[in-house]
Formats: sequence, structure tokens, C-alpha cells
Amino acid sequence: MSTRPAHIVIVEDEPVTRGALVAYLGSFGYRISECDTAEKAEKILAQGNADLLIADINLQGKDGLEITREQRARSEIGIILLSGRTDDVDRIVGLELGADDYVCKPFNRRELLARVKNLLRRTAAMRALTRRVFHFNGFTFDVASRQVTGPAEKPIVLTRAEYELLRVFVTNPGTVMDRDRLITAITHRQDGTNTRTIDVLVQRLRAKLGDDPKRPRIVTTSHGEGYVFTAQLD
Amino acid sequence: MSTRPAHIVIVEDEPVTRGALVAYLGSFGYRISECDTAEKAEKILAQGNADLLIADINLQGKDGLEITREQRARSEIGIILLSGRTDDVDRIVGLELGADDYVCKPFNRRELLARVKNLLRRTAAMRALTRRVFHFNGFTFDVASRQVTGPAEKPIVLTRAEYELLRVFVTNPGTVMDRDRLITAITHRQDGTNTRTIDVLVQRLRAKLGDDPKRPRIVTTSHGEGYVFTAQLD
DNA sequence: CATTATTTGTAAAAAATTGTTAACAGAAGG
DNA sequence: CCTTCTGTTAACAATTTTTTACAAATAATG
Repeated sequence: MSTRPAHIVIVEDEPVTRGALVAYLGSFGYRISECDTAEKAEKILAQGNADLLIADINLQGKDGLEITREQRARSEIGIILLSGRTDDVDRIVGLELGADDYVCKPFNRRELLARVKNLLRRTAAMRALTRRVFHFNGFTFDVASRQVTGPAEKPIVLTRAEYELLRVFVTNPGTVMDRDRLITAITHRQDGTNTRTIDVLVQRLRAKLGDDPKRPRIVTTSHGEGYVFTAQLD
Repeated sequence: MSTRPAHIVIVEDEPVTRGALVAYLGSFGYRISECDTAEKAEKILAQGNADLLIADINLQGKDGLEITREQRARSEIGIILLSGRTDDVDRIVGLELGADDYVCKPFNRRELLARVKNLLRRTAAMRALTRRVFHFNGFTFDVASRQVTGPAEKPIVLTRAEYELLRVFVTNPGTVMDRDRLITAITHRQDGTNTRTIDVLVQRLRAKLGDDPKRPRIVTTSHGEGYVFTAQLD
């Protein structure tokens, strides 16, 4: 659990509203970046260290909806849209584009704060899962380069199928996955392949990770259901 | 990525609204459980496999706000509150208790669906990452890693069914649970399983926890009703 | 209190699922 | 070409779950 204050980006071209937002949220210890256009916001967001975006839906030039669409395509940042109108269509479009919330002006400050808090709680977990390098039980797994190193920097070579298997496990920790799902994740054809292939691959993966099948700590068997990744990601 | 449909619990005592919700969300492939009181909802939620709760804020007896407070204390399930009134105070209280969203009736179905989708995306990541550890009678039970250690750090290996059983017990302390309920929480089968299976599993779980059936301290028999978890959680 | 019926504890067998090894075809790479 | 490695299947051993049977305990009845 990181203790650093969450970073909130506020895009609002109306100075009074923006100032009020910055002052209020800032007083609760959040790190705030403010700007008045989508372009400036995107520069800040591009740094990749923002946790939450609060954007007015009506901006000069590129508006809040466009920012939402673009951000959602590339990141899992929390998004709250602000609007002056109580327009059903705008609201639905915003939400369907992936905005997490939609607040109409004039809004209650306390309400906005509550929504910010709740959303930050959710995104904190999400950020952890969308990273590309995972650490667990002394192992390091770099998804992009497909490299695994064990305790004591020991490099571990995985085959293609073993890599795919570990990737599925690591990106779905704590979720029991049946063999069919694992099969389709490893080989793209659905039919024909014997599900027992998974058992053999799990066994080999366990062997390379030093996981005892009798008492597994990383890949656990869920009898009658499938397998689960049970190591703690940190 | 996710294959299993999300499980949504709907608590609403107005039959028309509830029916509409169930039909609409159900048509998008979600698994829906519906009920009309907080008590019934809690029974369903206690199984621990729900992803999202949609609750009317005005219910007979225990209302949506109380459910929110109780659920948020023990789980990270997504919560959307429904209300007939556009009352700022209610809304803020609900959000500050940890509800993720607050929708006023009459609501737009598409809007609700969008909010449901967005919230499920967030909770999916969260569920996997939150780590719950229970302590009782010198035992430590880590739900995520499925690991149990007894007094003196002694590791105890549970099978899948024993683990599921202990998980249900520990998340419902002091509640008598009948065999049918325990069966549905444990088995992966579709068809009816003999309820006596539970007795055998309880016996084996007791044995591994060193609990004397004649004088049980952890899993107590409730003659004619079922079993109760009676150890003190600390 | 004794008797009866019901429910639970226990052990052991049966059924289902998984672990493990080995073998083999095809791909990859010299 | 050959060699090595990978994915797959099959066979058998080991484990887990479920059923079955019966003894023990509990509740109900007169």
C-alpha cells in the first residue's frame, strides 16, 4: 500500500469553478494539477503518474468526451466528468465511453469528494494489475520481454506455452480458471486440444518456479474447477 | 478477458422496478440474484461470490444505507444505490459510506448499464488484490493464498472443498448454515449432491483444525439445522 | 424414564479428478 | 540432413470428492 498522495488532474476552463475545485480537493492533501484545455491536460496525463481526471465536458476545442475516449483507450485512470447541463444524452455517452462518474453543476463539494475517494480506492487496485512487470515470491516476471528471474537473480527460461500460462495466471490472480479457459489463452484454437495438456504444462511451470504440487504457493489446484494463482503480488 | 459472467445482486421491494432491472441486466448476460429485503440480500452476499450490489435505499426494515455500511466493512463489492428521491443528504451519506454510485429513480436503463459496466471493470481488479486474513484460536487463515497455519506456525494443508468450507464459515461467523447452503458454496457440480457430503467434510476439517467433535470450539453442530462457526475471530 | 425416530459421527469403498512419467509427432535451428 | 526442443496425448499412480453403511448421539413421544 503506497502512502503517497493521489494525483488528480482537473481540466476546467471556467476559472471560478476550477479554483474552487483545486482549493477544496487540495485541502484534503491530494496533489492537484490544473489546466484549462484538453491539450494541456493530455501533456500532464502523458507523464503517466496521474490517478484521477476531473474534466469539464464543455471545453473549447477538444472536449471532455474526447479526452475520455482517448484516455480510456490507453489507460485505466479514473475519470469524472463535470457538466453544466443535466442532459441525459451527454451523461450516457460519457459513461458509455468509460467515464466512471458524471457530476452536474452546481455540484455539492462533499459529494464530489466522496466520489473522488471511492473512485481512487478502486483505481489503486486496478493500477497494480495493469502493470507489465510482476513481482511475487521473489520472482520477477516481465511480460513484455517474457523474462523471468527467480530468487538470487537466477534466470528462468520459459517455453512459449509456459509463458502464456504464467501471463494468464498473473493477470488474473485469485481467480479460478478452468482448463478450457487456459487452453484458449495458450493456443488459439478451441476444439481438439485435450484439456489434460494444461495439467502437464502446470506441472512443468511449477517445477520451474520451484512450487511443490503437494503444497503449492504459486499455482494452486482447485479440484474439479481448474487452477488459481495464489502468490501475493507485490 | 473475463469469461465468467458477473454476479449482480438486486435488492428492491418494488416488484415492477425489480422485474425491469432483472430483465434488462439479465438480457446482457449477467447472472442476477433478486430479493426484496436486506436480510435476504445478506444471505446471498454471504456466499462471497457476488460482484455487484444494486440496492434500493428505501427498504422495509434494514435499508440500503445499512447494507452499504455493513458490506463495505467486510468486502470490496461494488455498490450502486437506487433512490426515489433526489435528496442531497441521502446521496452524500450513501457515497460517504462507500457506495460507488447513487442513481435516482426514474433512471435511464442505458445509464445504469453503463455505470454497472464501468464499476464491474474496477471491482474485478480490486477483488483479486485485496487480501483478507483471519485469526482464530491460534490459527491464521489467508483467504487469497488459501494458506492455513495452526498454532506454532504449523502449516495446515486444506483440500479445495475444505478450504471453501472454512471460507464460508469464517466469513459468516455465528451464523447457522444449513447443509444445502454449504453444499452450494462448496460443490462445483450442477446436479444435486448428497447433503451428507457436508458432514464428512466438516469431520475432516475438524480433524485438521484439531477440533473435538464431542466438544467443538471452532465448527459447532446445530442439531437439525446445520453447522456454525463459533471460534472467536480476532 | 424408556422407547422410538431422527440426526450426526465415522470409517471405508466408490467415483471422479489430478500428478507424473513416458512416448511421439512436428517445429525450430543448426 | 540431423539434433534438440516443444506441445500433445496416453497410461497409470495418487489424491480428492462423494457415496454408502452403520454406530453413536440427540430429540421427541408416551
